[in-house]
Amino acid sequence: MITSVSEVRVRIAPSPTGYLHVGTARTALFNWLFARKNNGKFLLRIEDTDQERSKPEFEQDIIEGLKWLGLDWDEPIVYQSQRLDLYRREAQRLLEMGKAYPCFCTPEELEERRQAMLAKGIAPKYDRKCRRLTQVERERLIKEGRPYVLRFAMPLEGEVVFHDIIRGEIRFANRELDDFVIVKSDGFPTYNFACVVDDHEMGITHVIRGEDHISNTPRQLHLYMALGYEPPQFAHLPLLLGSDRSKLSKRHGAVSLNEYRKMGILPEAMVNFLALLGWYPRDQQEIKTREQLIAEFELSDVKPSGAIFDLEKLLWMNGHYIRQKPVDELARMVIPYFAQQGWIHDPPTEDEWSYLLKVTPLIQERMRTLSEAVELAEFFYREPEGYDDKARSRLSKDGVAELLSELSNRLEALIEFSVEQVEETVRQLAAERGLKAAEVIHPTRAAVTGRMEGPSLFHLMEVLGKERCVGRLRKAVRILNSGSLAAAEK
RNA sequence: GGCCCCGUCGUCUAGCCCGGUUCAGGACGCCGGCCUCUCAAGCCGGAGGUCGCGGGUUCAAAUCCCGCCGGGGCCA
Repeated sequence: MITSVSEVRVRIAPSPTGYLHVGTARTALFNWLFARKNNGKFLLRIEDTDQERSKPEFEQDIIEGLKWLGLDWDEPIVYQSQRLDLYRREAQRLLEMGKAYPCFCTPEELEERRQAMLAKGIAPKYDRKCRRLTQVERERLIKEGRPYVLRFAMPLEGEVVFHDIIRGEIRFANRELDDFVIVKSDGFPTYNFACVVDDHEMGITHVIRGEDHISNTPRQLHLYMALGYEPPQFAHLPLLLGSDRSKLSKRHGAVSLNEYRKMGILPEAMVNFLALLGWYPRDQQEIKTREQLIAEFELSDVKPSGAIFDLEKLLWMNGHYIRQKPVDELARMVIPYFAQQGWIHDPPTEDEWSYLLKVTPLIQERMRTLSEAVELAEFFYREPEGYDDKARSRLSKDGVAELLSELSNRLEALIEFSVEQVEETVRQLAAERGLKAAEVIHPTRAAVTGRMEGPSLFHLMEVLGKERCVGRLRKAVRILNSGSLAAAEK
């Protein structure tokens, strides 16, 4: 329980060795929610000590992704690569206290002994050879210029116990832990070491991270104790899983947040969806605003079992948020997608914008993502290339050519090409011919849009305008009369 | 292989701590109906879980205890 009077401080600590993963985004979200809920601070630390794999573009992606989600951090970003002195100083302290020691074993030697242990069926751990070196021997080897790493001198007996906010008590026997490396031969700290030093130095009170870090926790706890730091509380979030229940990765589909952004997922939908992966509101109401999420979030209510990332549900939720959008706002969001098709400019001209404002409400309730707008709005911007299967079969019925021809004439004669006038004309024609309105509407839709599903016919025709509607109807008539419908496949 | 975590409808989950009020509730998806010019949206309804398995405790267990199995993670 959080009874401490000190301020809550949490952090997200991604390494810029890849694009922002949705799992990292979820971890960031939970940290952020926890911080906001408790009036604490949410911090960002970039773990860029891996010189080889860290890339500025990944760092950019991470920063932009977090901003996009609205997960704002409260203090300047901390870069591990800029605090090497700090790690060196703390490592030196451990060395002087005898809680760390230099190890001169070469990778080859280590590998050889590991194989030997494996062959004997023993769990392969460092055999602590260099821990038994005398001070004199160590100094001699260092003076010889032999490369070495620094290892933590793990207690040989006893156990570490910690209380995980989500899982309760977790314990590890010290004998299972080995003398792990804290400083590599190039002088860079290892993950576990830098993480502990930083979390302490940054005043982190709660470490909220993925379940895959549980086995790092006992090592880190030993570091806290050895360095004389007060350990934070831990909460290990359930992993995000793919459909086969293994850790979510590229082979399961899109995993970087950016892919979802490009797809046209709204940040509020992503936040809402991610919040529900492992946590559930007490009132069982799933659609929540950011403010509600903050108010209702409870770390201790997080479920410990892994959660499959269900794209279908995300799409549903995104559709929900899209439908909530004011039309002009949605229209604005769709601009880049249409511009990419070459349909409009970005920013759009005045005419393009007013047309877009008429198109948008007609596709709004059918969209699940912004990118789907392209498919849904295509016939508003381009003459249908042909007709899909259903449309062709509807057009091929007897009398359709004559019917559409007559309709096109009557529509052409309209002074005011409005929803009401068009509807009136269509129904009138149907009535005169003793047809049901649908029998005129369906082929008309096929001729005008090339398909059988879409927005209300009369509304869509008004937006399209007289000229285009009449033109498309007559084109269909020509195709039907020339008997080339079969070739007009989409 | 060692250690650790997890196990309620296909999926996200409520309920489990404080055993009975639950012939296990909600959401996504699926199926059907209504609406309707189609699709969608919306509304209404339905199918779907022997609560991983086995034993025990108890008048009573998804809920407590023990064992097992399965899945996953980390280290290798």
